[in-house]
Amino acid sequence: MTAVQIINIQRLLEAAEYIERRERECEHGYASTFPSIQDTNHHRQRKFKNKKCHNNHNRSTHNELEKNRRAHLRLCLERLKALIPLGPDCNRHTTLGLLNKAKAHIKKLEEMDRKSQYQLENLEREQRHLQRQLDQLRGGGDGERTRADSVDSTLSSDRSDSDREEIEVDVESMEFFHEGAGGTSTTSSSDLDDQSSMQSTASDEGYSTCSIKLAFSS
DNA sequence: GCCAGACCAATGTATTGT
DNA sequence: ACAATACATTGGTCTGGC
Repeated sequence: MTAVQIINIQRLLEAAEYIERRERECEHGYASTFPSIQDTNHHRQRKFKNKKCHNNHNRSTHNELEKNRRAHLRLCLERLKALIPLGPDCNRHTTLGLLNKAKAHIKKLEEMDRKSQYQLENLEREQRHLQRQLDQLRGGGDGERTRADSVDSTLSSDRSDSDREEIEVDVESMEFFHEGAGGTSTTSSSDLDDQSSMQSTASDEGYSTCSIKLAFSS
């Protein structure tokens, strides 16, 4: 079989395919369910006519492009799937479910980030305060009495009100943190829901250990 | 203004869980 | 069997580059 014959057969197949498609379109009325005002129909027909010369080539190209687009979409979904925890039913999931899970996961991460940031700030404050105390103990340096005095003074006169507030906040945050890491929580109900779900996923992914490390290393 | 590429909506078909 | 979902095809539209 020569190359020319092969090309001819291909042409015939393409033509047959084209005719078949046109018939199917007529049968199913593709694109006929659009708002079919006559003006728009004419407009469409005119447009269609203009494009008709490219049509055969265009349609297959268009199909290819659309195929690629969908493949890319699938790839992106696969990548997304790899990034989020899917739980036990990871075999069966829908696109919508996947997107919803991704959304929830992002929110969870944002919330954890916020809490970690809060914790970090408190620990830094605490560190500054302890450093100040240490400096005073070193600077005063003449026996037990002054040390006791300095400790007392840091809590009363030397310390500003904001510092005292800091201590209170620190204590609260430490309680909050321990409870958060341990189990029971004193946070709001919405947080409670979030945390309970967070704990379930945290056990899968080691989020809790991560936050503990962060708190103690800083 | 034309063209290519991307997006979208409508529709049909295949697959899969219940 | 049926419903739900994914996937494919197709025509239309929008938009940025030329």
